[in-house]
Amino acid sequence: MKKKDNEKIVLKNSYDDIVNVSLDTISIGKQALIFVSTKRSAEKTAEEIASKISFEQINNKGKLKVLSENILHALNNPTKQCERLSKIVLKGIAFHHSGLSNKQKFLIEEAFRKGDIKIIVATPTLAVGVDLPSFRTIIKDVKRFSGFGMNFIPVLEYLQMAGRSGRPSYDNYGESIVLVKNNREEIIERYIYGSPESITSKLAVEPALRSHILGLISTNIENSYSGIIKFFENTFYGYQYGNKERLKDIIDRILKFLLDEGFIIEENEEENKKDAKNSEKDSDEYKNETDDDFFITAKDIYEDEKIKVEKKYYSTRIGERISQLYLDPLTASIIIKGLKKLNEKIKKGEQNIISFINLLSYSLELKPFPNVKKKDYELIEEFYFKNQKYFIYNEEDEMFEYDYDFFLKGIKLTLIFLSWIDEKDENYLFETFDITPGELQSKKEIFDWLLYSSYEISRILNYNFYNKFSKLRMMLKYGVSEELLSLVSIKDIGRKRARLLYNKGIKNIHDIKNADINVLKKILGEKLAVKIKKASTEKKELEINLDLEKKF
DNA sequence: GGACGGTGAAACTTCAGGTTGCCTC
DNA sequence: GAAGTTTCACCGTCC
Repeated sequence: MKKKDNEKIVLKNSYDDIVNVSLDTISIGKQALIFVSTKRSAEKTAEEIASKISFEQINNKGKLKVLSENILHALNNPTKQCERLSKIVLKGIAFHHSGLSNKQKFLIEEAFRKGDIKIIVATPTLAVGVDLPSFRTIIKDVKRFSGFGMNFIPVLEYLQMAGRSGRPSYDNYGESIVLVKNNREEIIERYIYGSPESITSKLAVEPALRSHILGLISTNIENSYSGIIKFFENTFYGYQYGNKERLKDIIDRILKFLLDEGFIIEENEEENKKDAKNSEKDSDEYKNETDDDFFITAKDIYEDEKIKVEKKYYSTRIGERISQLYLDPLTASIIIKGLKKLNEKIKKGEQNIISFINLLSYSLELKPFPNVKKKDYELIEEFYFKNQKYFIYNEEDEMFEYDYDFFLKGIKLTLIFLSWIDEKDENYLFETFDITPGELQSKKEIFDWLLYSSYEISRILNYNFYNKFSKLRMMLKYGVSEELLSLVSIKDIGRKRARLLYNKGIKNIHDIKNADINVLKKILGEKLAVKIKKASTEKKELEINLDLEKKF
């Protein structure tokens, strides 16, 4: 490429420049990554580029057709998003963002690596760490919405994106192109000549510090107060914080929180317990002590006083488990309070499956929460008012005092999970709640972890309903209601086949065992029927005690 | 005259991402 | 703040 040509591309000021640069990149036999600021824009831009490429000009049609098919059928039922992506992939163009399923993301990255896909239009998903044969990075937006209007993206992020191109394993050099409408000089100054922002320690975020302090204590790496302080003083966080007193204040606050919640205990308490046990023995020993010995003991007491100032901490059983589960202690504390509420509801007979889901729907681990859009209001509020008594959290809760939107977001999540285990079609979920396959997948994974954590916490706290959480996990995993759990435990039976069988009166493993093979063949087809019959006889009993008889 | 379709301006809506965290058959 | 989508008024065409 001659320098002149490059400048011509960079200086053009119309939206079509994206298309122009992309086509130019393809024509010189190279590949490009285009970064935009929103998912919607990624899809639209990719389609725009693809529309200017004729399928006839493409020489690897065969490979792209296969790829396109794979992308279309990456999910059980292709969504509109799948259709859009599979269509443009035929032209060697793709979009890439968090809304795609993992499989689709993987397929696209692989195809780009092999050179079949020429252009990927991405949100910052691809900005960090990937090693792809991209010759050009084209940045369409240097500003991004951040709650308070549009802000410039950090220089660090610009550098990360630019750094995706000209990877040593593929090229000798790469090009980074920023498309600007105005403020050209300002952008050059900021990103080309500007220096990157300084790096800040991630430990400075309190959830992280909370987890790490509990972790240090529960693994007995540091138990003494001074040891904990010293540990953090020696981290990059401590170095950056500088102000030791302030660091101490924060650690004090967190220790107090962990103590108040019963996740750790102070040594004094521990010692007192030991003292109580040993008191009898000790008093016997005292009888034989000489005056001298007594004097030494007094000195010891003085030493003890010193140790008391140097407090020591130990984790409780629940604290240790929380740390092992990698739960933010604050989340754990919220879960514990929620469990208490749930227990009261159960006593009053005001619980159902909604209560169990709602209990966890506000966990910060689920961030970012799905947006509640205008059209959602009616559906969400109706659902809430209809089932109000089953909710663990209601609108008067102080948690929502200044944030009604947060309240609605949690209900929306509750409703999404409920619909999923109510066997609603995936496409129904995507369209009704405006979520993407990728988002649903990641929310399900996190929720599964939270359910397991709740199972563990409620078991330790002796709540007799703890098994319900593992049951709910299975329901969430397969997207089925309670009645299908026995059936889906057999390999090759998912939510759809289970429902087919159930509706024909075959309701569990035993029914399959006893069923006439011809009946099964009619429902599932010949091969599958044989396979499943065999699996049902080999399967002992449902291993996990799911309380299948007891309903929520 | 009314139905229909095309066009463009105005109004409205919405906005990135993910490291690992647990257990088990 | 701005891109993308939806809505709506307006106009021309056709039957």
